Amino acid sequence: MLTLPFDETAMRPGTGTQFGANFPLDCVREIKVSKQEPFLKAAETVSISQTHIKTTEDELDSERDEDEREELGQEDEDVDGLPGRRRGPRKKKMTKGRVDRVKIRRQEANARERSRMHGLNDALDCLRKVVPCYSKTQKLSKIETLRLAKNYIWALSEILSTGKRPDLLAFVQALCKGLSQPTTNLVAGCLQLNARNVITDHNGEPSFTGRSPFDAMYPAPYHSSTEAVASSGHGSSAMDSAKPFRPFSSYCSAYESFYESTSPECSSPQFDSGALSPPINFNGIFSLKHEEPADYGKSCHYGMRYCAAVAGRNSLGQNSMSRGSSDIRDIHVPYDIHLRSQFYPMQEELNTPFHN
DNA sequence: TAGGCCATCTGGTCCT
DNA sequence: AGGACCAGATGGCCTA
Repeated sequence: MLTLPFDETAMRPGTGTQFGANFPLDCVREIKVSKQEPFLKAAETVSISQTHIKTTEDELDSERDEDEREELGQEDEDVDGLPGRRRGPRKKKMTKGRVDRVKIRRQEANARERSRMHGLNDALDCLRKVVPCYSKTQKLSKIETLRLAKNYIWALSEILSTGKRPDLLAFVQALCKGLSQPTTNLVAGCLQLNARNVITDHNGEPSFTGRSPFDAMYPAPYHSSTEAVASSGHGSSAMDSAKPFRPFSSYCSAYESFYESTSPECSSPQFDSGALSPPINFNGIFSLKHEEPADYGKSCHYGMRYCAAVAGRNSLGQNSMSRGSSDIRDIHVPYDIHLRSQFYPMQEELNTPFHN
């Protein structure tokens, strides 16, 4: 086994430290350039030692040839004692030059592997930022990020395919499906849901263990709707026991403003007014972002498109998701709308209560 | 202290 | 031949 006894510290940008401390992780594209830094440094080291080795190699070339000639001579004699006959691939003797070259190639491969894994992690970071629960301080693990992303995609697909207003608890349960309990708690906490209501059972399936927070979540107008009652499966008589659930004021209003908007032309003008902030932003329905990447629009344009789609949906103003017009094929989705500049201030304001 | 998570190294395999 | 990708091994860090 080969080890890296020489100059290894220079080759390890992140040994014992978190990767990426020296360059932004805002988006994959930028990272694609900037993340090369440590790799380049490493590569520099490699290339420096490589140039050194190059000369050494040049010097060693003649030596190598001599070695190989030597090997040939040796091996030719070794095979069955019959000079000139060989079986199978010729095994080259590990001369000093070859050992050095192998070491260099191993170092380069290690650097490439690090860079590759960094790219993977950066992509994962991007993913963390577009799934519903994002916290810089409490990062989701890789596996949980992937699971949550899968659940999120599934949940959004359900919303799109059914065209119905999602029951929040069901939505959160869908998000938490298969997640670990800590992550479930985190997601529930982020959404200000009582985590006990989205406890997953031993199979990782979210199980309903308590009263739906629906009653506590939705204000009076919606609270009495049959849909709410039907979807929650519980009457409003339990309001008194809703103490464990936080009031949901900001989230609820945001949720309501999105689903209950009745303004027929409430797309961007509504946002311009600043009176209402869109509850769904480029980051997803329940975005909890702490910060936004400098050029999020570039790296995460899919989310932006989703946002635009939502704006388009909202612009219909009749709340097709909750009012029975479930044929979303009829909805014109202005994919090219860019409301980003209008979103941010209010979006941040909206998300403030969810920051953790 | 055990367990989870992570970064890194490493050798193997596949592809160009 | 060399790079990308993958999975196993290992050690460090953190938390319950």
